[in-house]
Amino acid sequence: MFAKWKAELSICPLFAGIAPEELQIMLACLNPEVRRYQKNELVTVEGEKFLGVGVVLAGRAIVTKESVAGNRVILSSLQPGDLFGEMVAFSGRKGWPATILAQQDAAVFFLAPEKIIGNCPRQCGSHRRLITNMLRIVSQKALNLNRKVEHLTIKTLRGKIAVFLLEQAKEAGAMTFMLPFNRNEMAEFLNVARPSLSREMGRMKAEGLIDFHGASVKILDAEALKRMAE
Amino acid sequence: MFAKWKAELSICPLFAGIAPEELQIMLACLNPEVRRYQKNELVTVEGEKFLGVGVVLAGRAIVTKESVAGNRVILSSLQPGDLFGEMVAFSGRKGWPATILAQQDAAVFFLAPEKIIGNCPRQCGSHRRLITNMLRIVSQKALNLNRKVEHLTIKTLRGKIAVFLLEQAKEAGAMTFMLPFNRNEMAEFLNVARPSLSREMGRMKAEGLIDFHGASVKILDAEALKRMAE
DNA sequence: TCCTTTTGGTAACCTAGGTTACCAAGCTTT
DNA sequence: AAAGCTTGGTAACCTAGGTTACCAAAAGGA
Repeated sequence: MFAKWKAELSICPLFAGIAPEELQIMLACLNPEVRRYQKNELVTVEGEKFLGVGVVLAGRAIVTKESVAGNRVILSSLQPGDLFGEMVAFSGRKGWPATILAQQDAAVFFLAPEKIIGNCPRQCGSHRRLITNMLRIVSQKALNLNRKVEHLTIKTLRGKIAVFLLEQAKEAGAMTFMLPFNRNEMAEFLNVARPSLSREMGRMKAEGLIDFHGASVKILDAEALKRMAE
Repeated sequence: MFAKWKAELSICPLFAGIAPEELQIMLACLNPEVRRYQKNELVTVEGEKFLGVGVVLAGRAIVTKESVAGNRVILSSLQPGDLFGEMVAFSGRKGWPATILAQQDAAVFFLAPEKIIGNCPRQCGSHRRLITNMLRIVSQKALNLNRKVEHLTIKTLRGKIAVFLLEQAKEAGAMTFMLPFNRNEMAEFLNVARPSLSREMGRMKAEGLIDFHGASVKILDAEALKRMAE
């Protein structure tokens, strides 16, 4: 039944490390609920009863949320193999945190949380792998959000840039590295205005703190950057 | 062996919903490693090999981290029943994300991730409950961090206040409610300066948008606040 | 009851950084 | 090769909001 979506399922992080044959057997056991949607149909409605972790099998959808201002905001898009609802599945919340809209005819399955955790007749490695995957996915989300909070709480523009560059240097293990973002993306990540980012990086260059050509950056005065990062 | 810490363990969220007798049996099975520390001894060292999810059994400790500036920052404090290391346990990371320092003589146990997930001889409800608890804890952290990111990415001070107050009203189910923070805490949560927060709330009051006396707040013009929250 | 501390509000001052518009260089498409 | 688009940098302008210092009211402790 799920064999037709073999390729899509194999790239879903929830099923990472599970052999295709094993996956088919496990899904037959777990028996997730497949639902189909036509273009522009609602897959989930914010606040309505949560059905389970969702996996997109076919088609495309967008995740939207209503801001407190009453505007609908697009948070992300989903394509085959993508997961959704994983952060709320075990959180104790009962309703969907966002509204998902099919942008093409789509197929999705929903895997109830208690099925992920539950006792299946075969206590196989695959089931344990499913649980481990679930934990890894949510943990990595939490760590990424934690890092984002750390960046966002820095008060000054120069402080944000300094911390970001020092972090990149640490990860690269060198004082010369390639930025993983273009300017627009870097500005968005740091939650600052692109022209302001440009201006400040230019000033830092003029002061001999850094040098850069496009995405290539070299830290010239790490100690000074560290002082700014405080 | 763990009976002496019965009270501490019963308040640990990792063991929520597990009967004390069941817990003792399960711990005998899981066999976490208990370690004792003297005051000022290091419980964990940032970057060093992760041993497992930690639970404080006795004593107190502080969680610290070295900023990119090289300063040691206190992130939080730990007391009996508190959990630590839960976000990295299943994330794939190998090292401790922070340094923990005992502030009193302390006892801690470490529960290896594979033991939480692993096949114990008794596939009991308690073990499944442990896994569910783990998922709930990490999920709730992720959701809290997500909320914090949402607040921090708002650009203007007035926007931050508007969103915060609209959110409080929604949770209270009324346009009059008590703030859950004092001014200092609210300023810290919104990452703004306390006098600025005070000034702006005063202006919003003068403009007839809200009314407040201390922690008691009443929204007078929700539509205007919604426009500001965009 | 009195003293101390905490909390919340205010004002003056100043600059950090957002906004807007524009432009050149580089890249992509026709 | 030329046209169109994206990216990165710049400058002028302006105000939002941080900082500092201070103070009154309220709360807590002796």
